[in-house]
Formats: sequence, structure tokens, C-alpha cells
Amino acid sequence: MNKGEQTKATILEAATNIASKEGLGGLSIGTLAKKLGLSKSGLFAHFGSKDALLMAVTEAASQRFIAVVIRPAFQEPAGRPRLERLFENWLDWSESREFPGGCPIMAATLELDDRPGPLRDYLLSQQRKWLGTIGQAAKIAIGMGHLAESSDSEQFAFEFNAIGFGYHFSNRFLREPHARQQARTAFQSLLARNSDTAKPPAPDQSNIACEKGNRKR
Amino acid sequence: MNKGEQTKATILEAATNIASKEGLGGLSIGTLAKKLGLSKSGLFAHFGSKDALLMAVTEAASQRFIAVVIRPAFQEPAGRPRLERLFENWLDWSESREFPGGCPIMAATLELDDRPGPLRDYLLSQQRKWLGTIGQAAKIAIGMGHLAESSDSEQFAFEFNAIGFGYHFSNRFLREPHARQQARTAFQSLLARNSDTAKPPAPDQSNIACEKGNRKR
DNA sequence: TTGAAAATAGAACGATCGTTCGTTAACTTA
DNA sequence: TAAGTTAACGAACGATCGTTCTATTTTCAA
Repeated sequence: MNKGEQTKATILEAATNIASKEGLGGLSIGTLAKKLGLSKSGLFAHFGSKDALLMAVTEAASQRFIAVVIRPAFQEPAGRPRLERLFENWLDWSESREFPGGCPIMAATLELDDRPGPLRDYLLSQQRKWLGTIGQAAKIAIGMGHLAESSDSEQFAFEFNAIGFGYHFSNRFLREPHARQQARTAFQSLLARNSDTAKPPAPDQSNIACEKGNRKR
Repeated sequence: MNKGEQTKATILEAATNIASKEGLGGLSIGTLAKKLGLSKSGLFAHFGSKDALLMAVTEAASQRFIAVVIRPAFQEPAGRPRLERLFENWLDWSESREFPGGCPIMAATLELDDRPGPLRDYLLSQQRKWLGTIGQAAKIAIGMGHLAESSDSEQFAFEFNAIGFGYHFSNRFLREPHARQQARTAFQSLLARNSDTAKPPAPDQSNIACEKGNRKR
């Protein structure tokens, strides 16, 4: 690895750290350079513009998301186990140590609500892909009989996503200690009501992962 | 109303508008003054500090939230009608015309994730109250038999809130046209699975408001 | 080891940030 | 209407913003 690429990676890591805590808007080249013991201009030269830096941070976070949330889940057997792994990975990601201020993608998404530009476009496409990924995994589960034939995979993705957002808010901001359990309960309920077995809403099934289907482990 | 209070109100309105689109971080005294045809210092004098301005904006939005979301819902008959009104009011609020960039409270909340201070404290207390309000309304509904005895009002509040966040994200950022319907479906499903009647998940009940209990209108 | 290329530093730029100050204009009320 | 209060202005502050330049150091391959 070049010296350039090396320090660039270092910069990106520190930048991600700041963006996680302060948001993309709170990330300035000056403070970032000071934190790293670099000169502003020296740091600047690596990216050419502030926007390019922000884009690089976002892309890096996005790639990391794919690597630690999505990819491992798709190595899980298709159907219900994959959905559960996807969900748990997401929760883990949201409170990951490497993001002291929470998922920088989610923060950037909310931050760029109404600011058009290439960065927003990129985030939008990534978020659409994410929802598509959830929906696709759900569709597979439906095809395998892990979820009911009558299930709507898009509706499933919407609620899957909503629970994740609710968790992020409840955990990060409210510091609600039961947040994770509440999210799990909500997710298990989502799975249950999209299952064929028309069971009455029995109270605690949080740990029943999959009661039928070709689970491998 | 004094001249002072009058312009102060004007300032707050414009500031809320900007904060809605750009976030609290994107709100600067200079641009705000220019937008209003005032001088920076003249505007500044009304608040004494930037933080005070931000706090005033947040408080104003919060009061408005109570006035247009919570209060009208509590004039609805207790139980299920109130819960439904609360939910619909919230969705309306999230896409209200007066907030071109979406609910400024939600934006600020996510923005201040990890920035301690009086503003965060205030938002935190307001958000806790909001969740408490949902939980309380749910508890009443349980007591009236509108929701099942076995329901957990805190879990209900968590999921209620999550659906709202999911909607905000899906509608505001993804501009997903079905977002509102998906949120409604999710909410009706939330109500259904917290009801006594162990009915199979019938497809479309979006307009069945309340099928038992002492509804007055 | 030398020489070209890449990486970093340093100073300066115009702009904007929040804030302070002294002064003038506008409003209120007696 | 006169006096007293409040609101608004304009200029300036030091700090920081992103960015541009030139110069110097460091890296890397021949």
C-alpha cells in the first residue's frame, strides 16, 4: 500500500468517527487535520474538495455496511435464518464500537433530507438497495415457505426497516435500556404474523427462531 | 403584541423553516437575517445567543407539536379512536406544509445524538414525554378493553414510534409513494395483534376504527 | 544513489461564523 | 407631544470555514 493510500485510509477512519458523532455537517477539514496532526492543506490534497471527502466517507461507510451486515447474512441459509441474521447484524451495526455516535449513514440520510446533490443521490441509491435487499430476502423466505404465501415482501421490508429505525432512536438517543429487547420482540412479532401458522399471539416467543423449514444449523 | 414579540415570532417561523430543511446545524444567523431583511445584530439582539435561538426554535416546534398532534387526539374518545387519531395526526405532522424539510424535532433529535447540552436535554425530555403519552393512551385502551389485557403498553409505544420513524424516512427521504399506506397497514396490524379477538390477519381493515367499546361518534 | 514523483507543510485568500459595541430609528406611553 | 424605552442598524472583532498557491520534505523506483 502506498503512503498516500495509507494516510488516506487513516483520514477516512478519523473522518468517519467524527461524522458519526457530529454528523457530516459537523465535519471540518481543520479539526480533522488537527486531530490527525496534519496540515489542512496536506489533508485537503488527498481529496481535492470537501464534497469529495464527504463522499469518500459515505462510500467507505457504505462498503463497510455491506461487508459486516449484508454479506455475512447472505452466507446464512436462505429464508428465516437469513432474515434473522440480517436483523441482528443491523442492530449490532447500529451500536458498533467503531461508530461512537451511531450509524453515520443513517445520520447522513436524515441530515440530507432536503439537500439535493450527488451525495444525496448516492445515499438514496444505497438506501433503496438496502430496502431491496430486505425485500428480496423476504421474498426468498416466502418462496421457501418460511413466510406465508400471503405476505407482502415490500410491506415486510418497510416494517423491518421501521423497527431498526425505532431501535436506533430508542437506543442511541433515549438510551432506553430495553430497546434491544423491544426491537427483538417487535421483529419476532413481524415474523410470526407473516407466518402461515395462524397462532394466537402467545406472549414470549423471542427465542423461537424457526419452527419448520430446512434450517441447517 | 409588542413589535418585539411580533418580529420575534416572524424570526422563529423563518428559523423553523430553515431548520426543517437544513437541520439546526445549517441554521446561521447571517442567512436568517438576510432572508428576513434584517441585520445580523438586530436579529441577534432578540435572543442573546445562538444557542438561545436554537432552543427557542425547538421549544416553539415542540409546543406546536403538542397543539396539533397530541391535544386534538386527546379530545377524541379514549381508547382505540384516540390511538388512531394520535397516529394519523403524527403522520400529518411529519408531512405538514409548514415543515418543508420534515419534522424539525425529529431532525434535531437525530442531529444531537451525541452532543450533550441543554438543548439535547430538552429534546430528550420531550421525546420521553411523547413516548409516555403513547404508552399512556395505550394503557387506557387496555383498561377499556380496546386492547388486549396481555398487551404491553411500552412495547406498543416502541412499535408505534418505530412505524412513525419508518414512515418519515420512507416518505421524506426515499419519497416512496406507498409509504403512508404501508405505515397505516403496519399500524392497523399493530392494533390487531394487540386485540383480544384472535382473528386471522385479514387483508384490508384500514378503515375499521373500533368494533367494540364505548365509542361516542 | 540519484532523480522524478508524490506527499506534506505553510502562508494567505475571501467568505462566513457568532458576537460585541455604540449609535440611530421606531415605537409606547404618560 | 415629549420623554423614555425598545428595536434595529452598521461596523468591526477574532475565529474558522474551504480553497489555492508555492515551497519543502518524503517516498519510491531505476
